[in-house]
Amino acid sequence: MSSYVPGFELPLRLLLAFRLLIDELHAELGRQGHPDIRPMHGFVMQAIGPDGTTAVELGRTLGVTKQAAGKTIETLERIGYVERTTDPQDTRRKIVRLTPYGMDALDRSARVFDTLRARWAAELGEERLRELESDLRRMTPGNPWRLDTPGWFGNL
Amino acid sequence: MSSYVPGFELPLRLLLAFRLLIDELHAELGRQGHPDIRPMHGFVMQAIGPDGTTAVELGRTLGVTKQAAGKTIETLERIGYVERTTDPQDTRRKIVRLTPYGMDALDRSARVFDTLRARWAAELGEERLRELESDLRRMTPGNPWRLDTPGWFGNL
DNA sequence: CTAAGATAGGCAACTACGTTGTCCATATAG
DNA sequence: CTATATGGACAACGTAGTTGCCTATCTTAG
Repeated sequence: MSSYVPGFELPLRLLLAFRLLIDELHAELGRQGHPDIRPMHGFVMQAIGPDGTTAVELGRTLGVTKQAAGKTIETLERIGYVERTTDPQDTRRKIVRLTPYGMDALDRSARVFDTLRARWAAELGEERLRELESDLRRMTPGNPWRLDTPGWFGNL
Repeated sequence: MSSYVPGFELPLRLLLAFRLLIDELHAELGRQGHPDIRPMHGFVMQAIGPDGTTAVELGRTLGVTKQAAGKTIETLERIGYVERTTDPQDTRRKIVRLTPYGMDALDRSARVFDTLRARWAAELGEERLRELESDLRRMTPGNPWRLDTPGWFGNL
């Protein structure tokens, strides 16, 4: 007879593991010249992508209102991670693009995440980690960028 | 040679899986007579426990300031999940206790989480799920209630 | 026994990140 | 050329945090 595992532990551990990875990422990014970046900003910059986007489009991608997306863009612009230019083809649109500083943050994030994953693989073994990832993928189908929440992480 | 798995997928899937479980929990709680409860409230009520606590103590347990804990308690009191009484031994202290309605929410949450875990076990197999839980436990040691963030879920 | 310090709680002002609602400017279609 | 759709911005608000400060009460030292 296998022992009972309470169901509430799973969501708690999932959140704890997420927070752990994100906290380690941002501690490392802080050391690498990006002290002001916030966890959300990384997700937003990923969603902006190399070709740029607009507030409305970004909102749709992330599942928030265009106003919320606009405010986040404003913040990112203020701290130097993105810049806005008016689309010459449609002067209503303002195209948001990553600055070189923003690209740097994104590149470094990807490298740090790879390092953290390698640390997990060293602790659990590559095979077990792949099973873990595969199981999570199975339970959470679809595009990982569309967090679809709304309130990407917070406002629970 | 095994194929490359990008490190950024792991945190994303962890968050997605967490959100999925929490969203399903609250959809079900809504159906069971608790439409106004918010995800955070469940965590806070768990932290309050059957014997009650105080704002300062609750703040320490959850890793937030006493003011933040106080505000949350205020909200929970307003919607009928907790009640406050002054400690006769120390009239500075106000003891926060779950109401029967609050206990009901907590009981139902536990049952729903068990059901959701059973659904995962049916999909992945009990053994794989136990491995997943064990791996997460290994990577996130310590008391799961101490989220230690600060900003329990949000404010990333 | 009183003065000094520690602790509990509350208030105010602020930040971050979301929401609705409203409005204007510009594109596009009939 | 007018009607409609779209992109962006502004205001007001809600929720969940923060810091700083203040008062009341309990505890401890002289």
